[in-house]
Amino acid sequence: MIIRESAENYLETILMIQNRKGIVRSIDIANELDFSKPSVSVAMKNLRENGYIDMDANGCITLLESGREIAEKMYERHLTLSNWLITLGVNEKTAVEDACRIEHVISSETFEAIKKIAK
Amino acid sequence: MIIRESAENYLETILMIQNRKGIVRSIDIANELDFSKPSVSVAMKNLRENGYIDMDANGCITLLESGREIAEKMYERHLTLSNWLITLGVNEKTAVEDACRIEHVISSETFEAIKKIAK
DNA sequence: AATATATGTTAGCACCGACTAACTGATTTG
DNA sequence: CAAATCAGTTAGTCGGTGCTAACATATATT
Repeated sequence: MIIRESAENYLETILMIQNRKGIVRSIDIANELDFSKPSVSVAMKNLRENGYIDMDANGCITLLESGREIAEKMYERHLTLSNWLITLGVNEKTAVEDACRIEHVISSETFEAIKKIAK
Repeated sequence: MIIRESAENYLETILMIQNRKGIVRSIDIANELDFSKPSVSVAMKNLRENGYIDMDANGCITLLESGREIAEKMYERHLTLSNWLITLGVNEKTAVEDACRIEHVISSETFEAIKKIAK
């Protein structure tokens, strides 16, 4: 399974919800992303079958090593990019939305360069 | 027809080829983007039917007003972003590739903010 | 003139990633 | 306890955007 933007976003969202409320279920992800339950269910099935997440009998989701790596990478990008855009004067809501898209399409090289000037 | 990333990219490519060699045909776009002829043919049909481009009997493509606006917007973003990334030390090839993706996903507000610091 | 090459088109396909409809099973509530 | 609600799943659909196969034409080559 090749991790695409969509999967990166799901993994990042799992991490964010976990940080915020500890427990993550599919329904939380659906609410957070404003997606339907089946969309999330199918996405979780793929992530599960490919070893990125684990789901216990109650539907509680945890990140496995490979999933956590991607989630943390995206989360760091998200925070760095959105904070940086805010310091440039971009409206917070817009900054977050744009960071959410940029984070999935840039190379490591570009991210590191932005991270450096963002400090 | 809602203009999506794909259409933005085709329009921008038409402008770039026009600047470079004057005349633009579908085959030039296919070569430039490394897409198949049918993919470009269908995309041009959509752009034509929605008033973004014109095609004469010889297959020569010109941008109509609405198409030109989008093309120029994307082209400006492309130049600004790629040059800026290069000044940050990003390898030229990577900078161009990343600019190519970022340009389609950011808001005007974010672009203007980056443009300002890029100077 | 016959063939080859270049360009464009149509038709049909595949994948991604969302969606709704409809179902199951567990838990809560009146 | 019966009914409602909540969470998850499966099956099937749809739009976007690329692809190949096959064909139509026009132009160039031999």
